[in-house]
Amino acid sequence: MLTYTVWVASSKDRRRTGRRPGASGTREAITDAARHQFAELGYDRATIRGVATEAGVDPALVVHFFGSKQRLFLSVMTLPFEPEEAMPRILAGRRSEVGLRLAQFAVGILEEPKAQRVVTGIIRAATSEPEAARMVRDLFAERVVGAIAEGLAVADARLRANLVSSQVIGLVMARYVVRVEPLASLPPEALIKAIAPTFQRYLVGPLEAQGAGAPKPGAA
Amino acid sequence: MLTYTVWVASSKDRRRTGRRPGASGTREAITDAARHQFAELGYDRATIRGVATEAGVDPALVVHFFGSKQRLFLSVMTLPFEPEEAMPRILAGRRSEVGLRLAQFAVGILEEPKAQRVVTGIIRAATSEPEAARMVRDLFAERVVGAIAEGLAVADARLRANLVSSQVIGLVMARYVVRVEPLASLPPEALIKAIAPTFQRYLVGPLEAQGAGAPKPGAA
DNA sequence: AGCTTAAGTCTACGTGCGTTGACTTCTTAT
DNA sequence: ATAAGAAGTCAACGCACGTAGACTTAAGCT
Repeated sequence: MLTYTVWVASSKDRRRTGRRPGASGTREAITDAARHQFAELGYDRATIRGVATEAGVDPALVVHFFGSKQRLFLSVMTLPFEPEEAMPRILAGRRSEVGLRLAQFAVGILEEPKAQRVVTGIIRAATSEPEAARMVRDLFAERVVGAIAEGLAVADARLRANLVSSQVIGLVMARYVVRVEPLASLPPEALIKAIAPTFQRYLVGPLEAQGAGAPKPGAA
Repeated sequence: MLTYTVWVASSKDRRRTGRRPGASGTREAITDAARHQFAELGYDRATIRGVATEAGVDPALVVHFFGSKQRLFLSVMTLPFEPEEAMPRILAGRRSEVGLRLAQFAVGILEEPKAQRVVTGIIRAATSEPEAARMVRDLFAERVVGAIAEGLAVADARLRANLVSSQVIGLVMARYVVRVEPLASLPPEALIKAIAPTFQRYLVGPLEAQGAGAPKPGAA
């Protein structure tokens, strides 16, 4: 028979220090709290003390587990997908719908709360912590660029990846950071339809055309 | 005859305190330094002390002039254009080229160093200082939305303004904050051509079409 | 049972920051 | 000539933060 020991803080309880009985799940609590704080407050304003409070824990424990604030950030902000695995899947298939598939993938990922916090946290942190900016640069410039170059056999793969990145970053900023309405509350399906053609042209459409985004038949 | 007194700091000079002789131009130096620091470092990491150092001035003088860090930010980050004046000019004219005109305007503004710092500073600050986020929300959601609704007589004016905003914000982030290549070094003309069709569709194109960004003839 | 290790708290150090108040020097208007 | 005010510096306060170290309690292995 398994027994669960529940830790209840009490003012009468003299033992406040030391290990808590049973499986505490504290590490996960810290992880969740950190993701929440980083996503909501940005890197600088999120504090170890704040994370500890939200997790119901002493600040020193956060350091004990993760070493430092920067290491905490890196440990907690791991992408919920692998670009090297996801991109080829998206780029394969009918070329005329690659933008739609990418839009579905991106918006879909961002609907998942944990993933949303990770992506928002990383992009937000990129504005203050250079290490995070490097992550974004690496992610959007290097990791997806290879996939695009290989998967689409298109010229200007780097630039195309940059353009897609800029729209994704802007979307996250507008929808989850600045929270501008009605975009912030737009249902996923509507959002997908709104941005899919943009991705489509950035990925496989003409980049120098002055026209109104109407590529030659068969080009997109 | 006008005489210019040049202040040269010297270790032999005993008078280090008090007003400096002549017109010092100190206030402008502080303004420039503040814009530079806010744009380069973001709101939180830009410090009054750092601004003062770059301006060659005591930190207390910055406070003396501007009152507080937040007031300094607001005083210094004034838009280099009036949306209420600029947007109608952009939206008027041939409807099929409204996206191009907007792209030319936006990219053109951002080529000017001072304007670039202001816009970058505001967007960057929006990720940490709620007051700055409010500025962005106001600017992109309210001020341009009226112009679009009136100037284009189109449905979903708010959403269209949001979408344009998201691409502008993402562009600034990718090009000036994260600095991802080759986008960061892309010549203005190429950038304009790359994003004009996106603006075009966001402004007057169909938003629900699943197609590849090829609107019905005459619609865009 | 006993020993090692992991989980957890407490206290406190040092740093950098925004901001304040007292003081000094120069400009300007009377 | 002089007084008022603007421009400018200096020193310091108080606060919040990241982090370190000593200590305590529970878990796990032999």
